[in-house]
Amino acid sequence: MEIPSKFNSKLVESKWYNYWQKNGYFKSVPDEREPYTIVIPPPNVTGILHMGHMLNNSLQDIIIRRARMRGYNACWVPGTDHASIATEAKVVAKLKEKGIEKNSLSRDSFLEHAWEWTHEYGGVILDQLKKLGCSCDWDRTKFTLDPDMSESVLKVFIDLHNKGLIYRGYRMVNWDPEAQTTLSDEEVIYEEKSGNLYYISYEVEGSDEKVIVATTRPETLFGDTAVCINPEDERYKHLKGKEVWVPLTQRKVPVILDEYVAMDFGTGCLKVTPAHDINDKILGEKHGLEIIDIFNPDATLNEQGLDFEGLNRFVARKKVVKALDALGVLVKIESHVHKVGTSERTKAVIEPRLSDQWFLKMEQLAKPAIDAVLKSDEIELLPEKFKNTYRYWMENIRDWNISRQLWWGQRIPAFYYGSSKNDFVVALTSKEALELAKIKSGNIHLTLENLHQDEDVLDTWFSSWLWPISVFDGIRNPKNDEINYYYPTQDLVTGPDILFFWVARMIISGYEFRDKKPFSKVYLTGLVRDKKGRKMSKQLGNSPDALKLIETYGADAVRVGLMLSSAAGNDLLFDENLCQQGKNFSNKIWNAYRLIDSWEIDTTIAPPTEATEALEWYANHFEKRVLWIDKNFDRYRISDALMSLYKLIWDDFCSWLLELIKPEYGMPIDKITHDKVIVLFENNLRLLHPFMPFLTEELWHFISPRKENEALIVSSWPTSNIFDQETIDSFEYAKEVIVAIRNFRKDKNISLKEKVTVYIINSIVKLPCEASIIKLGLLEGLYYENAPDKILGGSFRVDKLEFFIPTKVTEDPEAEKEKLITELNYTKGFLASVEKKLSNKRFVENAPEQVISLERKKAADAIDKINMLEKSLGIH
RNA sequence: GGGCGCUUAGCUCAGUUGGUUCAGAGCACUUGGUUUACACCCAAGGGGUCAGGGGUUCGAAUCCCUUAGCGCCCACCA
Repeated sequence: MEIPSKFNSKLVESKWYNYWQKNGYFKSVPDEREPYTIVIPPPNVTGILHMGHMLNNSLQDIIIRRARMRGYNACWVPGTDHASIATEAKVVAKLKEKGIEKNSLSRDSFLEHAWEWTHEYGGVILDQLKKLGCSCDWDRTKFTLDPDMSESVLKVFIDLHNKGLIYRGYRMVNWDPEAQTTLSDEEVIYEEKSGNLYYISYEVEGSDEKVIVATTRPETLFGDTAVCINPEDERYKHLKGKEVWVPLTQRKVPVILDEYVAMDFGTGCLKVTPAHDINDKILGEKHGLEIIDIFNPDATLNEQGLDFEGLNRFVARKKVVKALDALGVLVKIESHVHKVGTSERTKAVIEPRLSDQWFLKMEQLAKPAIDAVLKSDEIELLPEKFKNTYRYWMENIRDWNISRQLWWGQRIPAFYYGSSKNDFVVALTSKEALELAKIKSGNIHLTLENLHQDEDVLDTWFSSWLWPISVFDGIRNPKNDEINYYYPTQDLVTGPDILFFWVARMIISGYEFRDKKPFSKVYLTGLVRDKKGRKMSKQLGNSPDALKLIETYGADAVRVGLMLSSAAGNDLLFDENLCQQGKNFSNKIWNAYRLIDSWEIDTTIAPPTEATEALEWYANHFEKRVLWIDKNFDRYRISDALMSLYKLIWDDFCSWLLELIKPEYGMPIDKITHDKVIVLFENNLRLLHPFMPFLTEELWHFISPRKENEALIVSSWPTSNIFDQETIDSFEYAKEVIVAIRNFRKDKNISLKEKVTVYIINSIVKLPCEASIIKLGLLEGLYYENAPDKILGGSFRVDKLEFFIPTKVTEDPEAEKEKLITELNYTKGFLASVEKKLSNKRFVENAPEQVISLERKKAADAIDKINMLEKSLGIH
């Protein structure tokens, strides 16, 4: 088959992807081989592919493809996440566009809409991953709301509840007024915002005195139930036991004393609003204060806000300030920068709010997960610096608020049967719940109608923390063959932003429900930023369209582009030029094969010496590089592995090997050389396949027709790793000589069409790889003798040898002499410093033998070189 | 406020327990090159007081202290 002159990525990509799928190469079933398992970090079901996914999934694909080639039973499990807040928000927004309010729908009909949306857009992202080349076992695709997955989640909830680890509590939680749900602490992002600090005076009951409080949230004064001062504060001590009037209201509140108040902040006088601030809540409990909730769920003021009822909190703030000013109690306004909690998903400002929520006790659960990462090293975090972050969070872990006031998700399996909020039972189905309720209540006449299931759903992460287990059905059927075979998995590749949300919790659940780690290594990628180092965002419009990149450059090129600069844990400054570099590399490999393919084979001729030299060198050099590449893979230094391969193919294979075996134009190649270079080229493709699956598979089949099971994707990773260092060194020296000759040519302006003669002066040592030097140096002849007297030319040195090339353009003898003297002086200085080191007793006593002998060799070499230089200068 | 990390060539980054010329790579750049695989190319080259200062050591990009700048994580000062 004639190979096209250009690599057409579009045609090739779909062709081979279909071929791999058709032949079931991505598929994994348990067998006698060792498993190598990766579970995908499930992307949001309604999400679309962005650069972060590309990076992440390219890495996973590279790892899993290499594992497959190394003979493991490679299994990469794909899937999507229902992402309750994000998806529900999208569905709500879409319904709103159609003029439908969520509140007007029943729970069931809302969920119908949500499922419709999911089916329409769900899985788009998985198809996009296919375009990238991801070799997931698609038959295993999971969705966190699949019935079996949900059942696993509920079972776990029930189990933890029965263990006494789940409790219901009236707590101050993070309320997202936009999504109208609570958030876990991890979902709150603190942003620095500039606001105001308002100074408001409160009248003291029964006196003319006024106290001034400072607050950032004047609108919450309707919820004030005390004013607090520090007991040590001389300014206010006399107010002990007094009361003050809250402006705009007809209420008096007590003055309380507590060390909590900082005397040096604001006025040293604090208004206490227990319903809307966590610290005030604590103060309130301590001092037995009343709690006045002034907000509706959407953070508008309720009837407690009096005239301001119905206004949202920010509008109310402005109006309250105005009213205070009108009353003459607004003393001053200072600008003030402080941190404000915002919702990770909706960006809304979080409102601390008291409500009934479900919590999971974490302290005990976290223990094995702490040990696994910090003590036993059963689980490795890469890069290691994340260990510290992990430790800090895990050792200060707080109870996890797992309930969300949403509909899209697993509904909490708690069923209420009585009027008290503690009259509930936890069960998988309402039928089971009824039986339990009868027992717990002692009322055998209870019916299903008397039961009411909790309205809340579980936090999405409460389902994804089971992912590595539940995708193999390890919760419902803990002894099934799949979970026993595939679990624990090998690697997890994800971003550090979900280290706590997801990674830590998976480790916790792994030990709790399987008594085993979920994975051995966690590769934490960096964030993909633009080339100016900014985060990619829709607002900035600096996020390239992932699919368009693939179309423009080809999937292989984009993968290479991403990998070239993505060390673990470091942010990646993405520049489209990297994809161009990847494409150039594709082009280079493509043309390398086109060259080999263009040669006519002649079985009657013998291989030329230089071809034999070059092939032997490359074969050895290759094996050495494989060792290095494997080492980098083992350390998860994927970009280093790729760079090493890039140079191996571009420089070593193309620029040296191919140039040396290339027959003269129009001439045929001998069969031995041809066959050998094909084998070497195939080995290159094996190494390259995980990085550039499409291009390599395409070339693999051009080389020769392959039978089934002979596709590159299921071929083997090179493993011989045997090489002869001397062969490599000899050729490396020859390369230096060739470079020196090329330099000489350029220096003297000698055209490449003009062959030159080389004399090796005063030497009896034979050059290694002579034929190669003659070919690439474009030599007419190579003589181990001094040039004939009086012939014009120039000289140069490589290591200890001196070379002479006759040329009409001669160097000024004085300049030549000058050069030699400079070099001589430098070498003498070098020798002196080495000798100084060697004569230092402490050095000789303390340094390892290896280092000392090296220094001795340096000295000896320097002496040789000095001798040579002095000879040339005629000193001896 | 607490903790962690970073600062090496114009850019992005390697540099593995201090010791192979260790001061590197890729890109970019400069110079020369095209009837002969690839200009998405070939050949060659120039770039750095390893952030500043101090210390330990026979020896420091590497270890310690310190200053400056940057980044990340955590935390309830209104």
